[in-house]
Amino acid sequence: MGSADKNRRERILSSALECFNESGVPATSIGAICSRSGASVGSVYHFFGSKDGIAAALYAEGLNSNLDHLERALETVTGAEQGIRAIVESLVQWIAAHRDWARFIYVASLGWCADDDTTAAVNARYATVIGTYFKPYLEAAELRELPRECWSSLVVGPVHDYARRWLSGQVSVDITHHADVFASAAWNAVRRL
Amino acid sequence: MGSADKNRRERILSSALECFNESGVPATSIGAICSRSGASVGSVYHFFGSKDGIAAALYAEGLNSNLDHLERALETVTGAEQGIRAIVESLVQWIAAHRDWARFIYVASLGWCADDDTTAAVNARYATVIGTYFKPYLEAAELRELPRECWSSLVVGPVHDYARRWLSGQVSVDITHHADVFASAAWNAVRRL
DNA sequence: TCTCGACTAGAACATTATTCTAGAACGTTA
DNA sequence: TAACGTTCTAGAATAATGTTCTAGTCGAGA
Repeated sequence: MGSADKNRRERILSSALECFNESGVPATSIGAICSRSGASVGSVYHFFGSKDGIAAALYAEGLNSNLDHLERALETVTGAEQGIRAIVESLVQWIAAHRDWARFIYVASLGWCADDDTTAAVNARYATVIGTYFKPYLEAAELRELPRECWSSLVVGPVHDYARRWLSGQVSVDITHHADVFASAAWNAVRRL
Repeated sequence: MGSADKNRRERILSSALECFNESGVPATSIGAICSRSGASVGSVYHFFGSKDGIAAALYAEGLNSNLDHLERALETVTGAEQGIRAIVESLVQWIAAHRDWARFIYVASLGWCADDDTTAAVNARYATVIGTYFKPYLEAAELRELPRECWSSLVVGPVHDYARRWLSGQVSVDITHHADVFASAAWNAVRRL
């Protein structure tokens, strides 16, 4: 068969993403993914091994895309405040630029994508990227003394929360309209007074 | 059969909660819930109609329990700052006092419990309870002018985020240790400067 | 005792995730 | 070119499991 198919694997992933967002993961059947993507059951299982495998791939690739975006954003700034603002704003931008992907990650995937090695790896990468950037500012005491583990919740928690509500339709105002509100609040929450 | 059974319905709910938290919703079969609860397939379907029905019931009852707790907490305080702190602290308390329930709501249920009427009703109740309490303080301009829809994300977003990480094992420090950090941050985020 | 509704049980059924077997496409090497 | 192995595709066969159905049991009230 093959032919103009860019890549069967990518086709399956994007079709699955559409299905998952339309009906939720449990309600989309392998058959639905096959007919939308034009792939056969065999191909799907060849690439992903299971339905959860498709969801896990979407999840992991999404987080990595998100983190790539953050990494690039941090390269363009310096200073504690600029760093915090870059974290929040790049997150908002990524969410708005990849709504379907974000909707899947924030709304549809939880409870599905078990915290496997891939997830752990991404989390570790987040910690490294952010830790490296902020180390000097922490040492220079430009940031408030807070329990380590609260930090990320204070900075990105509100964005995560708003994104979840926005992407699931509970709130209608585009998240990008509030980028500055969230960035300012984040800086305000962690800066030394 | 019946006998010392307190209530078959409650048994099914609590067994399902255990199963869902151990293996995730998709991976727990009706059969597993039956054997753990001692109920038959017929009983399960008599009470809940479907597997999603069980999850939806757990979700809705959890949110309502949470909201009851909040409502009681708000009755004991006055003032804008005390109100904000009560929201955050009662949420933290509820999460810590009902870890399994909270774990299900935060980690396992999303993407499963479609936003049905019940969820909408609970959200409306939240809005009413909080709106009623804060109306006078908003009018008295004790609170910062912020977009309406950002409000709740700024106040409880960090707690939600931390709860999700804590309940899924990504972070080990008990959320109650940080109740004050989150309460102070919330007040700091919305108070007039 | 009779009746009716709430509840229970488990077999039968339908759907759907997954496995299996066979073969096509395609690069690699002789 | 021809042989060969790997990757990929296809769809039927299988297995697992969510859901429905029928036949009851139990308990309260007339």
